[in-house]
Amino acid sequence: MRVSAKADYAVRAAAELAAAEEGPIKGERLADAQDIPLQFLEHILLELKHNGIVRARRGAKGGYWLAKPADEVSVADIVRAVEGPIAHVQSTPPEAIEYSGNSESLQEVWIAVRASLRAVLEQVTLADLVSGELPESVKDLAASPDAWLAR
Amino acid sequence: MRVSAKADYAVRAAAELAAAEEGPIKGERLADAQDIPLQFLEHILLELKHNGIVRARRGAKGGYWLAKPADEVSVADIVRAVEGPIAHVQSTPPEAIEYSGNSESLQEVWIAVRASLRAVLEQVTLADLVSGELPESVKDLAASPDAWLAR
DNA sequence: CGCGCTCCTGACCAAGCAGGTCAGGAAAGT
DNA sequence: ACTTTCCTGACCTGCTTGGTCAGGAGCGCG
Repeated sequence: MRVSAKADYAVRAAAELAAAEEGPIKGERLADAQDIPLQFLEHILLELKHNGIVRARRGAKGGYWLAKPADEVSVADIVRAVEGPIAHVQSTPPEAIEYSGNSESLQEVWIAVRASLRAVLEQVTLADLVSGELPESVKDLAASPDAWLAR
Repeated sequence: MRVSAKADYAVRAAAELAAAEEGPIKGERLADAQDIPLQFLEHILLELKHNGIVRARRGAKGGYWLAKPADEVSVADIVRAVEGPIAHVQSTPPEAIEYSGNSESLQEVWIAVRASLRAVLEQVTLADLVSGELPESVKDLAASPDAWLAR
């Protein structure tokens, strides 16, 4: 139940792309702006490209840009691109697990976990992220003082 | 963003303990009931014991039992016991991360993610699990047909 | 054309975790 | 004393994390 460095980096780089509206941005500039190891970042950008999140051109004046408008790319899209499916249990999707006896309802719990994750990650777009204007439901979640406490 | 086999096993074993109200239950019976490799399960039970979720006694008539009433043990407690803190980013808690520039709001997003996970995992107790009566908010999440679709 | 720029790709690497198994020791009961 | 059951540490195979390194391939410009 943790967020990998890769996913974190990917979202931050994508946010940087969403913010810069002009032309292709080169990897080095993204790496500098968000303080991400360059060569690692290029691998991540490649994955984003293979998943249709980003496009790229080589050569002088080359670089990366978003394949779609910033308000049509969700954080969930990016996380899935680099980490794979969200909230799988033992590498199988929760809707495909079968429990017996006393833990029959556990499947419903994992489904709810996935749904609640989606409710945040699918809602937030790159446009929201760079504007700082998150959707109401997400703001509400983060607004509670409890949410900021460790456990 | 996935659930490990360990966490899944741990919750299922704990559910089994919650269901059996009489005396200590031996590891082998838990393993059989939930189809979990015995020796692996014993390691997990040990971790649960060290985290005060479970108690144990050895010898004939020995076994494991819950350290607290089933309605005072949440799924979150168990997941934390075996997987560590929930929703950490790069192994640091979301409230401690500092982002700059275009991804300043990302911290708020990760906080919201953690909050939404907690809203499910802290709500559901072992008693809920074995009775099949999940809290309303959790049932609602799992009730949507969308929640059962892969993405 | 050729040259430099930038992406693209695969190989490698150290450390750690996942998902276990194996072997033996230590307490509890009878 | 002996069986039962938990307790513990060592070990194992394979994969993931978080990177680095070296070289190739396409693009634009002079």
